[in-house]
This record gives sequence, structure tokens and C-alpha cells, in this order.
Amino acid sequence: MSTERRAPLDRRRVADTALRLLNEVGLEGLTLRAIAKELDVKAPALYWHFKDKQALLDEMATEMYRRMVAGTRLDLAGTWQDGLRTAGRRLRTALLGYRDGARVYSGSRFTGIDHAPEQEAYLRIMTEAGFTLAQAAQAGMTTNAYTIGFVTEEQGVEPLPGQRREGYDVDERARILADFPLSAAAGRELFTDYDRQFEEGLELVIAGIGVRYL
Amino acid sequence: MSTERRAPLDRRRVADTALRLLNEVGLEGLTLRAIAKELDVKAPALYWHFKDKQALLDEMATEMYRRMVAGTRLDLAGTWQDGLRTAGRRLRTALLGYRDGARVYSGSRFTGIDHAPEQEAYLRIMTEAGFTLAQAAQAGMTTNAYTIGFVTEEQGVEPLPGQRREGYDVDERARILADFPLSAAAGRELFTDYDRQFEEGLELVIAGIGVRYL
DNA sequence: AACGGCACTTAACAACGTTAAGGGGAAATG
DNA sequence: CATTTCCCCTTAACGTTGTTAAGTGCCGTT
Repeated sequence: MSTERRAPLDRRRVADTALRLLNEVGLEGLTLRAIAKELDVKAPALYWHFKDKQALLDEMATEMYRRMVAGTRLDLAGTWQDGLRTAGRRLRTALLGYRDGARVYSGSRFTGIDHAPEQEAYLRIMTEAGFTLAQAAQAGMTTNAYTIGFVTEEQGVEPLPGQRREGYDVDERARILADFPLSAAAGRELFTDYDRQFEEGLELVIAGIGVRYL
Repeated sequence: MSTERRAPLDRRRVADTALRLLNEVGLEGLTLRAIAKELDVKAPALYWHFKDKQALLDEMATEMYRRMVAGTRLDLAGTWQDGLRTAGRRLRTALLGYRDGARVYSGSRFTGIDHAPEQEAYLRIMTEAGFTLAQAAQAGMTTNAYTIGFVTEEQGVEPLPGQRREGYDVDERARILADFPLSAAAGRELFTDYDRQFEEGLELVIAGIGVRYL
């Protein structure tokens, strides 16, 4: 007989489990009862650790960020372009790692200041490369906005990498838009090969930063 | 005695009312019962016009787009830069016109092909300016992603223009980040004057498109 | 006069986030 | 050693949500 008592929960373990569950059921299926069941606990127990569901989502977003940073550090010796490329790519990869990742991430706020060291490193790279602080901040903000906007759109079409939501058949789309030939043709660009598309947009942003600020 | 019968609803009128209500109660308060009450109807009546709530949200997003286009047409005679500026600005203005506008918009899909004429006009402007179709599509996609990402972030801090959500006191933030001087200073850039910030980021994107494609 | 379908109402359901109250075991206190 | 305190959780319940099933009245057509 196992009379072992389960170790008490903490915010981190709850967020871990919730993130794992997120990939199985999506944001709309991520209920407190489902998370609790996964933790072998009843739903109200979660309120001991979080004041409400949003606080749990905030912790999940923070954990997403922690894992992203732990996976890929900004290279302090590289060029500022590579710094921004890395920042953009790793954010996208992090968001794509979870179903509805962009929605969860952009709808939440970090708990604590775990993000500060990495932000500081980014700003140092940029200012040492010759940008003013305001320019560095603007460049980072723009890159981030682009990335989050891109992945939000991307995950609207492909909830998990490789899957495809209904209503996004490219050929059917082209048929419907027969009277708008440019739009029909552009659809073939816009709903395929998100990797290449993201990289290309990222290069546009980086090029703009270089040409406007340096 | 008024025995006049209320005119039957249609999708458009429901979406109109829902958009008006959205500004009063926000996305989380936008319940089917509240919308129905506003229309002097019971909640299940809405299911005659929409198969579920998401379909209503889709119609709302489509209506947002229709109003945006009706308010500001792309100038076919202007430069491609002005075309992109107009596209970015009017999208941001449209999203800011509703509480949680960016979340509603990016979480929904257009019903029908109402967006096609305007997209066709955009693609014509760009291709006539010397871009390939793929480049034009990429440029539009990048501008849109940036704009939606930006406003998503913006409305996370300021639900309605002028308001401010708690936990975003700039001075308090600076104190907490005392050990990270660049980040603390950058915060003053990042959480104020969204208008200027958006314009600046938009110029970065446009500059990148010009320098990389022309 | 009977019919059919449109546009709605009434009633109900399961599931949701959340709160209130209480319980049990470990740790601290006397 | 006894008692109190505090942590962490359970049980029970509340009001609200999206949604479905079934029924109702009015309108235009046959």
C-alpha cells in the first residue's frame, strides 16, 4: 500500500503540467479541473498557489520564456544582426512549441523579473553596436511585435506544426478568388512555407533597422 | 400601444451590436446573453443566425475590416511607401477602435471574400511599383504581422486609449529593475507614447522592404 | 382553411471559474 | 508531551457560460 504523500505542489510544477496539457487539449480545453486532475488534485487546490486562472497563465508564459532563454542564449560576441535573428527565431520556436502558444504568451504578463538579465544583454549588444538606447529598444520591440504577430497568424492556420485547420485549402481559396487574380496567386505564397516566410520578414525588419539607424 | 414587431435580426445587425457592446464590457464580458439582451432577444435566438459564438466573432472581425476599408481607401496613385503606411495605420486605428480589438481580430477569420478587392488593390500598387508578387505578398504580410503584434501588446497595457492597466507603473518598474540599468531606462521608452513607437516601427519595416527588394 | 417555414422563446444541460468552510498532518510552541 | 498554528488540500456549492431540444406564434403560400 502506498501511503506515500505526494509532494506539495508549487507554482512551477503547476505551470509545467499546464504547459504539457496545453499541447494535448489547446487553450480552450485547458480548464482548471483538467489541470488539477493531471496533478492528482482537485481544482480549488490551485487557488492556494494562484489567485486566479490568469495568474497561472502568467506563470506559464514566464516559464515559456525561461525555457526559451535556457535553450538559446544571445551571443554577446556576435553581430547585432545575429542577435536580432536569434531573438526572433528563438521566440518563434518557443511559441510554436505549444498549441496556442502565441495567444497564451501575448495574453499574459511575466511574473517577477526573470526576463531582465536577457533583456539587459540584448540592450548591451545593441548599444555597443552603435545604437542609442531608444533605438535598441525600438528595434527589439519591433522585432518582437513582428514575431508575435506572425506566429499568432501562423497558429491560427496550423494549431500544431504540420497540422492544418479546416477552411484553409489553398486550391479552394484560389477558385473562390478567381475574380481577383493577384490575390488568388498571392494566397499560394501566404499559406505555405511559414518557415521561409518568417525568415524573410525577419530579414526585412533587420534590414530596416540597419538602414534607418546606422 | 405599440404592437409593432421588431424587425428580424440579421448577421450584420448582431455583429454591429456586439461590436458596440465590446467597447463597454470587453471580450470577457461579451456573453451571448448580454448581446441578446442588447438586441431585445433571448440568447438562443442568436443560434438562428450563427452556428456558434466563434461564427459571430468571425462576423465581427469581418465587420471591423469592412469599416476600416470604408473609412480609408488605399490610394492607387500614391507611392508604395504611402500605401504601406496607410495600410498599417488604418489597421492599427481600426483595432484600437474596440476594446480587445486585436485579440478579437486575430482570433477570427473573415467570412466571405469582402477583403479581396482591397487586397487586390494593394497588390496592384506594389507590383506596379516594381515588386514581384511574392515580394508584395511578403511585404504586406510582414506589415500586418507587425501591426497586429504591436496592437496586441499595446492593448494589453492600455485596454482603451488613454486608460492604463494596473501593474504598469513606469517608475515602480524602474525601481524593481535597479540592477539592470539599460532595461530600466528602456522601460521609459517602451511603455509610453505608443503612437510614436508604432510609427517608428512601421518606418523600420517599410525601410527594410525598400532596401531589400528595390 | 390548412400548411410550411421562419424567427423566435422556454427550459434545461453540462461545464466553467471561483468562493466558503472545513479537515488533517506536520511543524512550531508551551 | 500536549497544544496550538499553519500549510495544503477537499468537499460542497454558487452563479454564469455556451449550447441543444422542443415548442410557439406569425407570415405568406397553396
